[in-house]
Parts: sequence; structure tokens; C-alpha cells
Amino acid sequence: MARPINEEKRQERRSCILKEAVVLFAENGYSNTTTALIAQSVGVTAGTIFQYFPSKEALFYAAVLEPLADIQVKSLACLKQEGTPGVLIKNMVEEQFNHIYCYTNELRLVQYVLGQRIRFPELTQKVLESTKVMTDTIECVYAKGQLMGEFNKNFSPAMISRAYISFLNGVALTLGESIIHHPEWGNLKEHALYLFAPTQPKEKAGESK
Amino acid sequence: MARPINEEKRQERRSCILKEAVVLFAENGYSNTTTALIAQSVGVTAGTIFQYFPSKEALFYAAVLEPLADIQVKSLACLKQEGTPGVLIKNMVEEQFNHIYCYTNELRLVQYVLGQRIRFPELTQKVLESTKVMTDTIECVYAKGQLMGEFNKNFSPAMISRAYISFLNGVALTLGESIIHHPEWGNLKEHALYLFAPTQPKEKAGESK
Amino acid sequence: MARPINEEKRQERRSCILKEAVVLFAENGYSNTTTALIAQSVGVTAGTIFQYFPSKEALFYAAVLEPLADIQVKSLACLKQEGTPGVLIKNMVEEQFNHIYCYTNELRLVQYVLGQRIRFPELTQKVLESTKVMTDTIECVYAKGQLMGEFNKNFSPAMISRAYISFLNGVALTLGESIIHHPEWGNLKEHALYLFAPTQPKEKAGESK
Amino acid sequence: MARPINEEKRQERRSCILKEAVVLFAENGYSNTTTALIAQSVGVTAGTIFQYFPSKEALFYAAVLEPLADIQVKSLACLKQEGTPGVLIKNMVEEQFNHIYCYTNELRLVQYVLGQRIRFPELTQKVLESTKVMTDTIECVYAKGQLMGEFNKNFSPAMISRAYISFLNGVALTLGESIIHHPEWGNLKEHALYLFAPTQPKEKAGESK
DNA sequence: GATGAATGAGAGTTCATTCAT
DNA sequence: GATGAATGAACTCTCATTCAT
Repeated sequence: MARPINEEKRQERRSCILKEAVVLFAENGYSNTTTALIAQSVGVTAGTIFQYFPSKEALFYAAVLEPLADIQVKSLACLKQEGTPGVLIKNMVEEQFNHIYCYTNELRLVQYVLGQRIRFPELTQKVLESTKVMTDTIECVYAKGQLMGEFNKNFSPAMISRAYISFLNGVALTLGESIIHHPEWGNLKEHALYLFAPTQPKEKAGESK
Repeated sequence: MARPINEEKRQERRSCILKEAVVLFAENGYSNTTTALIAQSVGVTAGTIFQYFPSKEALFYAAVLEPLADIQVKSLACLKQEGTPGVLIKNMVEEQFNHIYCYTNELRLVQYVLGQRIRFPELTQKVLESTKVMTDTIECVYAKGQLMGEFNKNFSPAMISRAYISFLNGVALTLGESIIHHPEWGNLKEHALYLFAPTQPKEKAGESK
Repeated sequence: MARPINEEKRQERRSCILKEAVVLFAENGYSNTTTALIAQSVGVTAGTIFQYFPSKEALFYAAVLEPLADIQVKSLACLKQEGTPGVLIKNMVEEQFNHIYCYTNELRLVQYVLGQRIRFPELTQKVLESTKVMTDTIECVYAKGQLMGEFNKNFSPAMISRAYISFLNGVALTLGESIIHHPEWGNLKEHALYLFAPTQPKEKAGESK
Repeated sequence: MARPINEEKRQERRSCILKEAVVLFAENGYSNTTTALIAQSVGVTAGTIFQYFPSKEALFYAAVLEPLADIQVKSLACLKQEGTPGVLIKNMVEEQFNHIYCYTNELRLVQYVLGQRIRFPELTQKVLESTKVMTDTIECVYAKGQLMGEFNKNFSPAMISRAYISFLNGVALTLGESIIHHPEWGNLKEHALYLFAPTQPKEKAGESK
């Protein structure tokens, strides 16, 4: 009676629908994306969507939250490796700015929700919870880094972590598809690190002269 | 034959509709905001809206672009007053962060459009043009400030201005209604200025004189 | 600002929709009657229905309950006139059996609901409440008639009133459109009165011999 | 080569599906009962239903007509035993009123069809034919009883038999699940017999005192 | 100038039925 | 023989827009 193959196929198709949904919701917004369009993009008929998700709303929830969980896991992994806080943070910034273009749609979807928090109160709360886990972890690592003299001690860790997340979101929002090929792109990434006010760079700047 | 009074009333009602539209579009998105709801919020009936705007789309365009023009004018004004570039930029940051809560909905609307640039290509272009005027002006002032030694010369003005705008957007997006009363709020504002990498920020203000 | 004419027209159209709805719901059942069909029968387009009733369900409720209230008022009126209980009951039976064909659809709708009480619990309750008012009133009149010697004292008023209502429903259900022209129709009406076990008729029968 | 065991199992499952279908169709109506729900209630999957019945409609037909045939057979059996017409009719009434609660759903289904005769013209015709066999038989027995002086000769047998069937339907429709435990239930049964206007009962009642 | 009833295209969702497994 | 995923037509309901009043 076991049907592992079917179950696998089901999951595959489910994630196929989800992937298409992320793109379309991000590009067109919730109401302007029809379930028929999603179905067509996946290559199935209208009714099939509802075999995998009970409603359009449920599909939207999944499209927002599931990729967000993925991103979070990857980002947090950077901060839990071996190394001094300064190195960990630098790695995280590298990771996030290098992959920002892979997650453009996922991030836009999150921003879309945050921008309409009255319309999507439940989703907003979950997104904010997820964000809080990020900022809390960054805060913690940053505070250690300050004690070790790797970061300027004048800034509050809570503020720094929020400022960084704001900046990251702002960059994802403001910049277009062609971010990566932009001549300033590399500098912007470096500037993101500068936001953390590391003590080293100045020395480096000093040395380099 | 002129009817200034009626004309005045017309304008008043028009801007009343526009104001409601900004709030509702920002909170609920374009498709999820019905013209009937806007009409009801203003206190008129469904048909009246179309006496002032030819279509829902036209109303949306106006709701996005007209406030944006306002904000731009005010921001640019800061940069065209007398004073050294450092002071001008500091004033602009002050001005923008102090008034960010007044324009939450207007900014969210802009971000809503930028997040869906495929859906709103025309609007996106106009918004980006408007943003470009801002960044260009900031760039110009910043470059002067670098020459005068007020800012770190290692950063490119183009990058700095874009980073700042990204940060501003990110803050508007990420933070909730209670921003201003948040204990970190004051620091975040200061950190915004720090993004510009001024050479002697605190010392100049206090000690230098 | 007063618009009595419009309000009147609204009510007129509302009752026009309701009338059509009663017929169609009774003939085809709830699910098999499309709102589009109702609209078409009335001579309006699909959307118009929803200007008068918030949903198909609400329309159905109105189609069941409003005529029922009408019928009840008329039936009860018979029992509240001057005359001995025997005469009042005879009048009521006359009234109901003479008009049963006018209300075929309305009665079928009620029976349709009662037959599916699990599906329509709220409606069923309201219909049963309405029926209880009827049976209670009949009971009361009947008991008086028994005291006055007009009805056989061996039967319980509660049972008699329920038996009569059951019979009335059964007749409405079982007989087709051609009831009135059926040769037995007149006798069936008389038999309905016989259900009440009046004491007089037999004497009459005796007299006639 | 015959496979009696499999065939038996098939019949068993078929009647299992039919039994569930009767209950669900009666409770929810035709359109509101999905084949998926029937399948689930039986404990099979959606497709299986169509191995036993070619379509939902065919299943509905069977659910209405097969139990009706059963009921008819049992009822007619009462009238074909030995005994005077008066006794036979009394037995039939006893039998039907004693078992009415067993067939609530089956009867409701018949009433459901009769209530929507335009929607189910074929079924209605078959049900009416079946009913006619019943009324004709009762008529015949009743007429004999009149000749033998067991029933009042003033009533027409055709009318009496129809009135009784109407009453029976009305009772099944109007009364709820708790019929049997209702204090008036016994009297209602007796009243059903009274509908036939037997000549003896009153004398009996008189004698017994 | 304002009204608000009517429109009708289009949305999300359901479900009887099929068929490869 | 049983399964259950896919289908796609049909349903209810929404809403920007028009226009007679």
C-alpha cells in the first residue's frame, strides 16, 4: 500500500507550483496574480492548484514563509561557524550580498507583506518574528565583537543589527535586476560592512596610505 | 464668468480624495482597494470619484506621484540653503528622519510600486527618475564635501547617495508605527549620518570650536 | 435629498427577484438554481441580484421565510375572527385548502427545508417556530370547541392540530399541479375537516337521510 | 469459472454504497452531496463509486427507487394476508407507523423528488407509479370493507386512500427524529386509522367503558 | 455636480468523471 | 479491482465604470 513514489512526485509538483507562485506574486502582487495564471505557468490546469493548496491565500502564505525560513537558516548558519565575531559578520554580509539576487523575488514578497501589514496581519507577525531571530543573533555576535575590540564600542548592538537589516532590505528594494553588474555594486557591499563600524578597516585605510 | 469659488471647492475635494486614496492604497494595495471604499471614506458616492479622476489607475498614479514630488521639493530645499556640504547633508538627514513618520503611507506607496516594477513600468520609471534627481543632488553636495575634507574621500559619492536612499527606504519599510517612541530611534538617525562617513562628526560639533 | 420614488422602485424589484427565486428554488432546489438563472428570469444581469441580497444564501432565506410569514398571518387571521370555534376552524380549513394552489411553491420550499434539516439547521428552526405558532393557536381554538361540544372530546387538541398540519403538508406535497380540477378535490377538502372530528357533520349526515 | 464469492462481495459493497448514499442524499440533497463524500463515508476512494454505478445520477436513481420498492413490497404484503378488510387496513397502518422511523431517510428522499418534479421528471413518474400501486390496492381493500360495513360508506375509496398517503407523508416530513418518544405518538397512529372512518372503533370505545 | 443602480467580465473555487498506475 | 491526481466546465460573487435622474 505504500506509495513512496507518488508522495515524492507530489512534493515535487508542490514545490514547482510554489516556485512559480513566488515569482508571480512578487511581480504582480497578490490580487493581480490569478490562480489560473500560476497554473498556466506551471503547466497544469486551474483546478490542480487546489489539490496542493487549499486556497489562494494558503498558497500565498507558503510562498512568503517557506522561502523566508530557507534564507534564515542559511544566514544563521554563517554566524554559527568557527571564527571571531568580526569574521563571522563579514562572512554573513558576503553571503547575503552575494546571494541577494537569487532571492530577489522572495525578498520582495516579504517587503510586499511588510508594506501592507494591516492587510496581512498574521503574515506580518510571522515575518517580524523571523526577522527578530535574525537581528537577535546578529546583536549577540556583535556585542561579543565589541568586547573583543573588533567593533566600535559607541554603537548599540540592537541599533546596529536593525540598521543593517533595514539597509539590506532597502538595497533589495531599490536596486533593479542589473545590480550585480553595476560598477558600484562591489563598493555597496563593502559599505554594508562599514555600517557595522569595524575598527580594523580604519587601520587598513591607515596602512594603505 | 470665472467661478473661483467652485473651482476652489473642486480642488479641495480632489485633494481630499487623493489623501484618502494614498492611505488606502498604501494599506491595502492597488487591487484590494476598491473605488467604492475610497468614495465611502471620503464621504461621497461611488460615481463621484470619476468626476475627479478619469479612472482608478489615474487616481493611483496621482496618489503615488504627487506626494513624491512634494517630498522631493522639501528634501532638495535642505540641500540648497546656505552652509557647508556637511551641514547641508546633516540638515537633510534630520529633516527626512524627523518627518519620515508623516510620510509613511506615501513612502510605502512608492516602495509598493518599486517592488512591482513589471506590473507598473511607467510609474516605476517616473519614481526612479524622481529618485535620481535626489541622488544626483546628494552626490553633488557630497563630492563638494569630500573636497572640503568634511567626508571620507575613500567612498564614491554615487555609491554613498544610493546607500543612503536604500537605508532610508529600508527604515521606512522595516520599522512599524511606533518608530518614534522606540528607544533606539535617536541612535538610528545618527547612524544614518554615519553612513556618509563624516570625518570628525562628534568632535567637530563639540570640541573644534 | 429624499428619494421616495427610488426606494419604492427598489422594493418593487426586490420582491420581483424574490418571487422568481421562490419559483426556481422550489422547482430545482437550492444548489441546482443558479443566481444567473434567477437574474435571467427577472430580466436583469447576474450582478444585479447581489445589489438586493448579499448572497445566494440570504436570498434563499428570504425566499423561504418571507412568504411563510405571509401565509401564517392570513391563516391566523381566520382564527381570530368572531364565531364559534367550529366555524373558525371550518373557515381556516376552507381558506387554506382554497389557497393551497397559490402557495404551492412556497409550501414546497418549506418542505424542502424541513426535509433537509441537517443541511439547513437555522432555517429549519425558524420554520418550526413558525409552525408552532400555528399549531398552538389551532390547539387553543380546538380545546374551546371541545368544551362547547363542537368537537369529539376523545382526541387531544395537541395531536389533532399536528395531525392537521401534517395532512396539509402531505396534500401539498403529494398532489400535482392539477389538484383543483381533480374530481376528488372537493371531497379531500371535506375530509380535512373530518380530521378534526366535529360532532355536527354526523348529525347533518343523519338529517339528510 | 463462476466467481460467486467475488460477486457476493461486489453486491455487498454495492449495497453499502447505496445505504450511505440514501442517508447523505436525504440529509443534504442531490447537488450538495458529493460523490467524494459518499466514497469517504463508505471508506473507499473517489473512483471506486464509478465502478459500481455509472454516474452520480444513476446512483441517485437507485437510492430513491430501490428502497421504495422494498417498502412497497412490505406494505402490500400486509394487505394480501388473510382477514377482513378492516383488519388488513389496521395491520397496514400499524406496520407503516411502527416502521416509519426506520425509513425516514428513504421517505424523505421520495419527498425530495416529489417536491422537485420538474427537476426529476423521470424519477417522479416512477415514484408516482409506485404510489399508485399502493393507493389502488388500498382503494380495492377499502371498497370491500365498505361493502362489508366495516367503513363509513359516505367516503370515496379513491379519496380515502390518497388522504391516507398524504397524511403518512406529512407525518414523516413534519415530525423530527424524536417522533417515537413523543407522548402524542401513539395517538397520532390511532388517528391515522380514524382517517379511514371505520364504523367499529367508536362502538369498541363505547363498549370498553 | 452628485447620485447609485445596473452592468458584465473575470475572479476563486468545486466536483463529477477519467485513466494511468 | 482499487486508486487518486488531473481535468475543465460551471458556479457564486466582486467591482470599475456608466448614465439616467
